[in-house]
Amino acid sequence: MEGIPERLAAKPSWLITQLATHARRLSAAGHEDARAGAYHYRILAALREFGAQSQADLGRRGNLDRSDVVAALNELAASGCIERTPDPADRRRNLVRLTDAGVDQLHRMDRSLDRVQDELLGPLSADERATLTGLLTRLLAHHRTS
Amino acid sequence: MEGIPERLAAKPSWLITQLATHARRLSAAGHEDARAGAYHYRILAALREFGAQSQADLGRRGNLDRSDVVAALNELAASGCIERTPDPADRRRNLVRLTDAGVDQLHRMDRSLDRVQDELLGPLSADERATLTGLLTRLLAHHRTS
DNA sequence: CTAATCTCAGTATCACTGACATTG
DNA sequence: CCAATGTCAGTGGTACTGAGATTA
Repeated sequence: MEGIPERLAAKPSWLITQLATHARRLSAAGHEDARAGAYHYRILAALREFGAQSQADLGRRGNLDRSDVVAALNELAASGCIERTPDPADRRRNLVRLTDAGVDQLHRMDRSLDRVQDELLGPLSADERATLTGLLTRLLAHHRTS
Repeated sequence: MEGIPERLAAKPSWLITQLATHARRLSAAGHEDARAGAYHYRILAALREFGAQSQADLGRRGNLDRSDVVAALNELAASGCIERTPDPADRRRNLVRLTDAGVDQLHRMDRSLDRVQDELLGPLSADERATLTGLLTRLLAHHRTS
């Protein structure tokens, strides 16, 4: 009796959303840590690569809504991963800075997520993984600019 | 200043979850109808292809939790898309049947979702779309059985 | 005056958990 | 007794909206 309805199986949007669910489950199983959701990782990654910056920039780079940035930063600050200081050059902004604890946390999540990629891509060869990543990257770029 | 952090861009799990968000946005823009979420479509599709069946079967085929099946069926029944009757052969079960209105609703959503696929896969050629669908299908099959 | 930033409160969808009563 | 089914109440993560206050 195992059978996915054809209408679903034939729709890439369905395949993608289902796989996204599996990806999130694997990621969640990876950390088991509160304050270690996807929002937190995106913020830590943007801070690591682009240095101290405003919350608005963090949102743009990690594709997060401003209000979600606020909540995630509150939690990251509570666990000592980041520090917020008013930007003297533009007093509307907070300058968000990564602490040493934040770098550690980022590296822990990175290792965990590397294992997730391997489980997620399970049966695919290295070539197929590259092909898939390339196609997905093109699609995402298309939707981010349009 | 437009740049996605490399750590994110290199992770297929990130690409997939981001694309899933775009897919859901396109789908939501497509129908504008309450009682027309993804859960409803999955249920209608399973009913159309496998005929009248129990709620548990609907959940297995559409990959839905039983409790979510209950809620979605309540809404589908309220809009006249399905009918629930006790199964005389097994009185634990409800036999769920698609109505004419349900068939209409399924076709409406189908047309809308076909357009969504086209927007979602935007820049890809027909060959590339087939490649992508094939890879995603293999991945999903792997995770559904493991 | 307009626009950007930060914050807060609230909403919606999807996915899941735990419990319970009924029936096989 | 055990397993499956349907129902209900509740949680959590992700994404978004609308509003307000401050500052450029």
